[in-house]
Amino acid sequence: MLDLAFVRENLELVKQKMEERGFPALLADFESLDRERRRLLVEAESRKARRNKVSDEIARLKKEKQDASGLIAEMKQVAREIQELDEKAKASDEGLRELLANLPNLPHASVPVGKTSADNREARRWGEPRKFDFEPKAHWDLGPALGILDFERAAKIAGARFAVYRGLGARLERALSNFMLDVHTREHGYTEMLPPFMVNSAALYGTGQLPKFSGDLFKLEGHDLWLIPTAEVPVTNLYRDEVLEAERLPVKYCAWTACFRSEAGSYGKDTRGIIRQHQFQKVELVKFSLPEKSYEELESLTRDAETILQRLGLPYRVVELCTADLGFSSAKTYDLEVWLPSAGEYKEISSCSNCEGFQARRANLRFRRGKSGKTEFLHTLNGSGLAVGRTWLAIIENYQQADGSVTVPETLRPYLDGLERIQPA
RNA sequence: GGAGGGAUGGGUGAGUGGUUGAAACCGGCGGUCUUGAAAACCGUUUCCCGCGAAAGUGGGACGGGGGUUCGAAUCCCUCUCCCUCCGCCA
Repeated sequence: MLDLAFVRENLELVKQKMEERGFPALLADFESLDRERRRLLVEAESRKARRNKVSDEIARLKKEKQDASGLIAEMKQVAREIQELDEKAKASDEGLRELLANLPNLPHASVPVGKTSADNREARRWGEPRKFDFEPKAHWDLGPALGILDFERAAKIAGARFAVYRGLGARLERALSNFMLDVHTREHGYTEMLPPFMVNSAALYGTGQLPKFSGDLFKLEGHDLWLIPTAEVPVTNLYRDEVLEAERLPVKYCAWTACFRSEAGSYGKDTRGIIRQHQFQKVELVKFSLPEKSYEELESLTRDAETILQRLGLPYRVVELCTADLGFSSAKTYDLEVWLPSAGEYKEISSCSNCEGFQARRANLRFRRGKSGKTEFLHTLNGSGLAVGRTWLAIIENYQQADGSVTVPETLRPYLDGLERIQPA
């Protein structure tokens, strides 16, 4: 959420930035709503001031055993007026809050202005896509042939967009998860967290999934509980309504969780394989930062995620998302895209964002400088480090051999009892 | 799932209709004393939203929401969370 006072004072700038993001009409009613809300507040509050004064007077009269019935009758009328004005003020306040809650974050000045993902800016590349002397297969062919991936039985027990990992397939998923967690906790200074995989709606509001994107989520019937679409939601909300000491910042957490996404509206997209699933596992990185340090932290978080791809020897590129491609809560995002031989292109495997104070205002995440300083909103960052399922398929495809077997990257062997190759069972 | 108890400021915890935004204690901050520190003593110490150029000023907040009343931390309803006991359970 943007700061109300900031929007009021910089309305034209905010309108322009929204236009750059592709949402030109969002602020049409802002001025009238804001003015109406303040007008009603002033009217209601002046009557409340009178009520407070007269109530004291009534108390005094009663104590002195004098008649107060005239004043009480007058106050009955005032109470009715207050109720009416309060209802109107509440309505316009809710209207304003709804408008603000549906407003995406402002892009950082360094974000390229663009209209589609084609306007994203490539920042750097790492590694060379391998030259195959045979026709590389897709993971949805390799996996079932190796007996490590089963789509048919997954469809039987759950439906489309689910997979069952079997034997070394399951083992590889676990090895990757452990490898990622080990690197981030041992080498990058993140503290491992294991949060709930379900959260309430307040948490989803805090990170910006609600109210706008409920359709992307799975909700539990009869409960105010939703399956998390990413560990960003539970972890970022850990300190909701708390005030942290500035010396504690940056706080760096990583968390392995399952993630659940409805993928409504993605029919016909990535239908084959495990690229787009209703459930996938991810190691997420979350940081709470001082505002003036958050862009440094974004760079280091992105490099922390890149480390995993480098250690696994997977070629990738880093893309700076343009204004039109930015997520709702993000002010700046780097996507990491891994090379997929079957697609012949780079495919998103991580998304690293600085949300600045956007989530902090929604979730009331604050910090204090020194002992007597005022509280300020901190900055939140998050990024995948990495999406485990997509890393799994990137390894299967990039390390495949002509005979359909898969070489295990050196780094991963200690996590698989020294296994060098995955072959048909 | 059943029965009961609870939620007050940074913390503990008083307060059961009218100067209670809130006692007291602890903590924090400032000061006195001291070579320094501790102790002791004195003072100070919540947040949000308006109006105002400012000084200042008004409103709101005692888990959330609603109600009763001229007036609610205090009475009623409802929701959430926590605790104890019983049942069930990995």
